[in-house]
Amino acid sequence: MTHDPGLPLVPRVIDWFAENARDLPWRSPDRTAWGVLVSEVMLQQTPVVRVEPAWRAWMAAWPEPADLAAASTADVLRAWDRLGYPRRALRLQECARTIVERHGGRVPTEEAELLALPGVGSYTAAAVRAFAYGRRSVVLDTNVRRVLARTAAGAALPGPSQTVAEVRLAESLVPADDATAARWAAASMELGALVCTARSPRCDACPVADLCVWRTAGYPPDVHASRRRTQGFAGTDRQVRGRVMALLRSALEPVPLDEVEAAWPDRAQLTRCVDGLVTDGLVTVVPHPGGPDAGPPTYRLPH
DNA sequence: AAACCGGGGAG
DNA sequence: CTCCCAGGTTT
Repeated sequence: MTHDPGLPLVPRVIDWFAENARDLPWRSPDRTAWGVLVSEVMLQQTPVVRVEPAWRAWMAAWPEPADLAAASTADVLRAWDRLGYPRRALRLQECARTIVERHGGRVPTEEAELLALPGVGSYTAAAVRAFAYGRRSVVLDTNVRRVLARTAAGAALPGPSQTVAEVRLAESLVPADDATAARWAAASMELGALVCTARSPRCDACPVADLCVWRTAGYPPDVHASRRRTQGFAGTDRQVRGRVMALLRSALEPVPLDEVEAAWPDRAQLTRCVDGLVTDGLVTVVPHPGGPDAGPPTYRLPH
């Protein structure tokens, strides 16, 4: 390691980041605030490797908020492809429309303005301020939570939900000036993504291994392990919704009811899920041309 | 605080 | 097979 053992945690991680940052398109010098916002929404629960190609295609199609605001929702949902949680795509388009109507087509800079946008929560608002505008903010995502849990709190993993104490700890570490704070935000996230990983951390490559409380304590096990439960996916409504959306994304014409029903064996569950998709605005029902009594409807993505 | 919301790849 | 991923919204 080339780090200075005398340096505290924050500058060491920042120095490490200068040498080890991934070359991601939303970090390019010619990135826009809109591009950063799009990346942050896509990265909500979707890994970087799957976001990158979708982000490139998305930004080529809709380089500014006004472009996305004017797009067909069906095109938007197809471009979202299989990133998962397609309500995020809807919110991102609503977000673009809000930016056009309320902010003249420019991504706002104030935290309260960002938080008021659809699909933007505390993490995304802080991330946009830091990465798009270089402003000081407390960026606390799953990576930073894990880095702080280990290095400072001595825990194997952070708890299931974010606590006030964690936010305070994170706040206490953020450098005072804008540029360094923004660098720390990116650096701490990157350390969590590349070195201080959840499954098998690469402590041999960690610039702060010698001052990590978790490591010094001999890697005590995760105290939340017994309470942690996996979400499960097979057979859930989420899987059924995904099936239906995949079917409609690939369809060039509205899909007849019987073909939608063929996508899942449990009729009651399928009906519930399709109704939910309609309620969410992800699916549109096209009544039978002769009226509801003349025959079954067809289904398509919203225009 | 807990539930809900996708999908894929690593281990 | 389980776990995890640059979370947000709703109840």
